[in-house]
Formats: sequence, structure tokens, C-alpha cells
Amino acid sequence: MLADFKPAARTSLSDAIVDQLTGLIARGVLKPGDRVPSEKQLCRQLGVGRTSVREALRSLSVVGILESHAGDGTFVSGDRRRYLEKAFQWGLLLDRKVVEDLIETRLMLESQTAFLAARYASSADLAAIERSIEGMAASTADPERFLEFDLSFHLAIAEASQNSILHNLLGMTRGYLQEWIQQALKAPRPEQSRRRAELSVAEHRKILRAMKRGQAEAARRAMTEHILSSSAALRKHLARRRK
Amino acid sequence: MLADFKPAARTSLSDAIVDQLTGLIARGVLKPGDRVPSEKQLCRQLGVGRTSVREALRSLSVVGILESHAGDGTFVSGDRRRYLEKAFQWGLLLDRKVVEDLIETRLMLESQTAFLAARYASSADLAAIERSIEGMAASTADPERFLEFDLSFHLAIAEASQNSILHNLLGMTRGYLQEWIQQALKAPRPEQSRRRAELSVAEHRKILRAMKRGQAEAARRAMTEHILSSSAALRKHLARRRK
DNA sequence: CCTGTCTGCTTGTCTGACAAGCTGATGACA
DNA sequence: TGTCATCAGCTTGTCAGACAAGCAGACAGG
Repeated sequence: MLADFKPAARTSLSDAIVDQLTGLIARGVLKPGDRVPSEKQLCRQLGVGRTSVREALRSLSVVGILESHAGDGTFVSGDRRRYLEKAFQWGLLLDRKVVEDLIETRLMLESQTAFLAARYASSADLAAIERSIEGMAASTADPERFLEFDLSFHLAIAEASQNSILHNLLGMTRGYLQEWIQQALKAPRPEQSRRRAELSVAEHRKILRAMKRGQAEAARRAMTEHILSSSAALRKHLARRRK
Repeated sequence: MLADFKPAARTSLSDAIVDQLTGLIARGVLKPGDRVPSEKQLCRQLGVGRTSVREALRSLSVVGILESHAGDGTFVSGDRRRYLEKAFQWGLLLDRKVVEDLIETRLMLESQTAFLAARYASSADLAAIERSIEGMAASTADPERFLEFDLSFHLAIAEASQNSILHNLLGMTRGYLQEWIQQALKAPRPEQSRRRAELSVAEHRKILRAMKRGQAEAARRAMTEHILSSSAALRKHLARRRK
């Protein structure tokens, strides 16, 4: 009986407007680059004050989905990069349980994209992947650069999978984890960090070999192993920081 | 020479305030559950109008970092899950959502959550899943209701997996696909649609059986089969519509 | 053809106002 | 003394009006 009551959805006006706008974008009515109706027009159309409209538009601008230019208008953001930038910045606001979930999710995404990439990768894709590995190998002593190449390796694989949704999801999970990975890689003593980096390069090479041969299942397994081994280090680091 | 000019970063006031607030949170000055100074107070402190402060606060509320309660105040959100949910949701917003990519992604997500659910599901979870199946079985003649129960089945499994990110991603991909599924189920002749529904119920039962026994790998396989078979129907429908 | 100016649109910001909701203090009543 | 209604003072939510600043196209003058 008590459970029958609805949450009494006193949702705010600007929330509702945000929902409408995101819905329009999701359904493709508003495409990237498109111009959003002006604030005044939206006021009239929605029957609300300019404040509410503005708060909705600003919210979406802050996260990088819209772009406002004074004197010109508001537009749907052209590239995801802007969004990702903002999102990554806030990645360190996460707590531990969420990080664990992210690792679990990433394991699955990476394994599957590796599988697909082994099937669909073009020779250009493979070359890009190889370049990333060489970059890593050349900078095992510089954690910063190393991580950059590491990231580009995984993104290149995601690209090669030819699935834009997977690519996107992978990029986001990895982006959020990046902060933690950075800490984990920098924290321990240098020689330990270098050993880990070299091991990592070897694992990456193994993945690439499987892909070059087009062995999808082997690529998946190699990637799974790699993620497990690398996130074991991350988990250990997390546990240590907890104390 | 020309390259020396800076982009003339005319950053907006509310953006600056957003940066300040996120900085405070990231550095731990503001901890989850803490109360943010009231709008008026922030106005005075920052020397800006209430509009700008409000836009900053609302933006962070919309992405789930803050929570505002009328008459009470604004607080730093307790669980960061809400933020990640929104973030992923919006990350996909600007993507072109190709049906094939969605199906591929969903296959992976569903299989993996089934695997995890078989491991972690409580008896309450299993009961919820079972109820959904019974609901489906009782409404094979009513596509609308049938789909509703179908959806609740998959979401219940996602819930049982105990991974909020997977749960969320699954809900999203399913949401994007829902329209197509609806069409596919309604379009063909009734008796064919019913046959498909009954087959679907049988597949769902098989998944549940595996989960009850705690056989994670079997649950994953059963789910994979189910998704493949059901999306085959969807693909066929899409192909027919293409012509 | 170039160039300044003007006009009308847009977003950015501020102010003042009111409604609605929470909280704690006050005070009347049993 | 204990209970409860009421009220004042805070909060956020929303609106309306105002002005500045910036963009773009029209248009006239060189």
C-alpha cells in the first residue's frame, strides 16, 4: 500500500527542458552542428521564463553537449571531444565501488573490441596500433608519455572494431580510470614501475600478433589477460590507498 | 607570428564558478553530503549576480554532482553513481546510433550481465526475474505488455549483476533499440508474432534456470543465444523495411 | 571593390520580485 | 509540563525587465 505512492516527481522545470533537449538530440531531430532555437523562442514555445530555458541550455553547455556563442546562437556541439574533455576532468570525483565497476566494465569492453578489431582491422588500423606500441616501448621510463601511448593503443583498437558505440563507451571508461591509473603507475618505486611497463608492452605485442593473424578469439583472450594483469596492479594500489 | 595569438579565452562567469566548485570538491574541501553556501552568500563572496551562481549550481545538479532541495539548501551529492550514469548517457548522445552497432553492443552487455547475475543474484533478484517471465507468458497476445515485461526481465538481471555501470549501459542501449523492437514485433502477422513470443519465453526460462543453479557460464551462453535469435528477427525486419 | 556604419538579432549578466518549501522558535492550550 | 499550531526567517524555484556585448547582413559612401 505504502509502496504504491509515486516518488512525487517534483522535477524542476529546467530538468524537464534538459530532458526534452537531450531527447531531441538522441532521436536525431537535432544533429551536431545544428542551431538550437533562440532562448526567447524557446520561452514562448515552452511557456516558461527565460531563466529556466537558460539554466537548461547552460547545463548542457557546461558538459560540452551544446555550444553557445554570444550574438550568434546556441549549437549542438560538433565533436564529442569537447564533451569528453569535460567529463574526464571530473573523473576523479568517483568513489571506490564505482571504480571497481568501471574496471569490470572495461574488461568486457576491451575484450570484445579486441575480438572485433581482429576481424575488421584494416592494415592502416594495424599500423596505427603498432605505432602506439613502439611509442610505449620507447618511453618506459616516462610514465606520462607511456600512458599516453597506452591510451592511444586502446583507442586505436576500438577504432578498428568499426563499432562507434563501443569505441565511445571504451573511451569514456578508460578516460575515467585514467586518473587512477596515473596514480598507480607513479606511486611505487621507479624500477618497479618500469618492470610493469615492460611487461605491459609485451602483453600489447601479443595482442597485436593475434590481430595481425586475424585470430579473433586469441586476441580476445590476450586482451582479457592484459586487462586482468594491469588492473590487478591498479586494485592493489587502491587497496593500499584505502588504509 | 599569427600563431602567437591566444584564443582570447572569453570564458563565461558561470563556467569559472563551475571550475571553482569542482576544484573544491576534487581537493576534498567539499566532501559528499556537505552543504554548499547558499546562493546569496556565494553572490556576495564572488561578487557576481545570482543568475551566474544559479547557472553554475544548476549545471552541476543536472550532471548529478550537486543536489538542490528547495527551502533547504544545495549539497554535494552522496553517491557518484548518478554522475556516471548521466555522463555515459550523454556521451552517446552525439553519436550516430547505427542499429547494427547497437545490437552488437547489446549482445555483449547482456551476455556479461547474465554471467555476473548468475554469480551474485540474491533470491529476491531471482524472484523478480521470475515474475517478469510469468508476466511475459501471460501476455503473448499483447505485444505492448509483452515488451514491457521483456524489458523488466532484462533490467532485473542487470540489477542482479550488482554493477551499476553495466546496469545503466544496458538500459541505454535497450532504450535506443526499443523503438525498432516494437515495430518488429508488431509488424508481422499476429500468429507469427505469437510464435516468436512463445519461443522467447522459453529462452528466458532457460536463462533463469542457469542462474538459479548458479552456472554463470551457462547463463551467459543462454543469453547469447537468446539475443542472437531475437535480434535475427529484428535484423530480418530491418532488411525488409529497407526495400 | 573596399570600408565604415547602422540595425536587428543573439547570448551574458544583473536586479528585483514573488511563490513554495524547510526549520526552528514562540507561544497557546491541555 | 508536554503537545501542537503558527509564524518568522531562511532556502531554492521561477518570472519579468533591463542593459551590455557581440555577431551578421544591409547599405551607403569612398
